[in-house]
Amino acid sequence: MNVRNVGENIMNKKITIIEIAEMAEVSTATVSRVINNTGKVETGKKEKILELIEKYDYRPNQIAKALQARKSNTIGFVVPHINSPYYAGIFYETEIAAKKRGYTLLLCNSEADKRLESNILDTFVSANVRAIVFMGGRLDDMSIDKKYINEIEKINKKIPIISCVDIPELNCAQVYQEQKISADELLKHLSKEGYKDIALLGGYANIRTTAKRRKEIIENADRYGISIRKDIIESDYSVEGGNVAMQELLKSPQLPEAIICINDLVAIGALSETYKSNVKVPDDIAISGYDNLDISSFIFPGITTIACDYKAYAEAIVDMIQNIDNIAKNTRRTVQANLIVRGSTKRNA
Amino acid sequence: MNVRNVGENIMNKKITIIEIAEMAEVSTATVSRVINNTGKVETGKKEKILELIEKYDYRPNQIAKALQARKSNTIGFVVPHINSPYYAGIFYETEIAAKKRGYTLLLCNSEADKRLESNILDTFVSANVRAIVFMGGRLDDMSIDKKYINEIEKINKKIPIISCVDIPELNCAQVYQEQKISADELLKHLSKEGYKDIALLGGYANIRTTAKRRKEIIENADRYGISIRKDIIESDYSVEGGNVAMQELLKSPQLPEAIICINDLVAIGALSETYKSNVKVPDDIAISGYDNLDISSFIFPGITTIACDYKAYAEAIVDMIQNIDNIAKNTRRTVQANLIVRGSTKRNA
DNA sequence: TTGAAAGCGCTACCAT
DNA sequence: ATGGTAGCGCTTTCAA
Repeated sequence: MNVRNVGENIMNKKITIIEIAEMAEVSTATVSRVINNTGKVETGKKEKILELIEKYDYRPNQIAKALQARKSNTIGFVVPHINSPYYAGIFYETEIAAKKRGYTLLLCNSEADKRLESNILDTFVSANVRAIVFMGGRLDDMSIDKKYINEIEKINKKIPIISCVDIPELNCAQVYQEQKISADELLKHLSKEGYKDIALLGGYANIRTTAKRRKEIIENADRYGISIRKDIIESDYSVEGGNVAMQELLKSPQLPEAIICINDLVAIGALSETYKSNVKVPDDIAISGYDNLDISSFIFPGITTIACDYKAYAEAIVDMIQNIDNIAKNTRRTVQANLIVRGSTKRNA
Repeated sequence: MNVRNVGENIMNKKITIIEIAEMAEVSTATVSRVINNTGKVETGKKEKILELIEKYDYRPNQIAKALQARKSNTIGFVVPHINSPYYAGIFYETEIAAKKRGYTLLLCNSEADKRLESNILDTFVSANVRAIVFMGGRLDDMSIDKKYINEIEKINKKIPIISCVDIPELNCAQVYQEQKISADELLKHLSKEGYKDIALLGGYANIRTTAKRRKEIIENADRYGISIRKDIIESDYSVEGGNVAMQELLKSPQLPEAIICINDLVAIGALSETYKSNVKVPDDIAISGYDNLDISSFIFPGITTIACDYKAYAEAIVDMIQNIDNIAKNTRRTVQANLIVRGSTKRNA
């Protein structure tokens, strides 16, 4: 039994501009003019139209509008997993910033799956989105080949793509975080606190973002009298990854004085292991992360982290979309990251 | 300088069904038939059309399709904050389940703001979404009035709304978690472990979901010889909320034997405070939460929790949308929650 | 200041 | 099996 279709009257049906026009005894053109504030309309008619719109709760059909305008106000957003707090943080701020400028966001999880990712891009092309924002996934993999680059660039010819990974060989708009200055800040801080023997923990070398973070740390450690251990215990980017990697590290004959984890989740996972093993943070070992998740400041001890400026990141993305038609195709924009020191690396906290 | 528009050729332009038809020397109707597999088409023509589609990377314009079909494959999803892991978890699974059935999801953060929330609903109505899934926000507030109910029900006449909060007086489809059985499980477990003096921590009484959780605990405690403290220290639903509430609780002349936190984030916040104060979990005090966030099983000790079955929840939502035209308007569906015991409440862990 | 009508890309109906 | 065409709801000329 179709309950929904029983007893519908005009109030329940979606009303169109035609009906408003008929009731106001004007043309649809006139109604369109008052809706969009384009062109003059006699006050009396205008009022009547506005009244009708109010009375019947009329909303212009954005689909029809998008069809005729040949462009929509929808932005496609791809992340591997929205339940990963870093991506959720970026998306959250982006949605808020975009909403202010009249955009609505489609969100898809690529699940780091190649085929899925392609399907999503197809979907976004079909949906005629205004732009596609692309985080993680294949993009973040060092091993992407010319074929993949071509696939992306081909789409980019039809629909602007914003990559949130720094890929020099990819010709599309890119927004990503600066790593050099913040790495310096972290090294300087750790050095000042007396941590000189440091290990890196978590992440995979073939992930661009990871490689970049590691590179900046390794290349600049010398200047602060810090030595970075050659062996990096790798792991995925989750708390569990941090657990596993830290269990491994704790087997070392000689613990490092500090560990720089690839992100806050891994840092939290590592921290948890120290509790199990009765290792004291930061006295026995200091721990730092990246991203500055909410939780990082509220657990004990707080996690020192290279913070992502989520708001600035989101603004940069939306701004780029806003101006996409007036900028060079390969425009790059970086967002500043900055160090936040907390108990996990402060001996006299 | 508009770089994007320089040197475009036919490969870069979005191609339409008309062009495919012309090149294949058939009518658009025929092309449409092969695209949608509706009606017979001569094999030769079919192949030629398919070739052309491949060659020019043609994708049907979903906007035009949606306009003519008078319905889209888009679902609107409203949450207060997608960077809250519980909502992110539900959304994540819903997007995956929905994608399998050809839906794409629009996601908006209501930021628990009344005006914003209304705007979002307007946006979704304008966007002609197939259904609107609604979590938290005003919906979850006890104090919603008849006016609000009317607003929602009015929209529900045009577009199916799925409420993820149990609201008896609201006439729309609803999907929410069962609380009774899982409360029983938790009480039974705590009782068996010897925790009889228990306090509730976090949340606000005027939030429906919170009130329901508390009610099921309070009403069933007796049966397990458990006494629930009358005073509930309230807080928001974050780790920080857990910090603040726990600091307050730790001032009590006599600590309870266990605390049931309103969610895992609050539980984690509470746990962190115990580290600061050198209170042992679970020996001095046991801690449990709700939701079963990923992190809850990987910190130390693991957090005992009443787990949300995210996948089942998502399936229920998408299933409801799929069948929305064939079910009664006020259809309710519940998702089973179940207890997961971890170190935070297990004395001999 | 206003309206008639073309057209956005697609599907579905009606002919053939 | 195939094509012509109306029409989805809207905006935007072009005339008046």
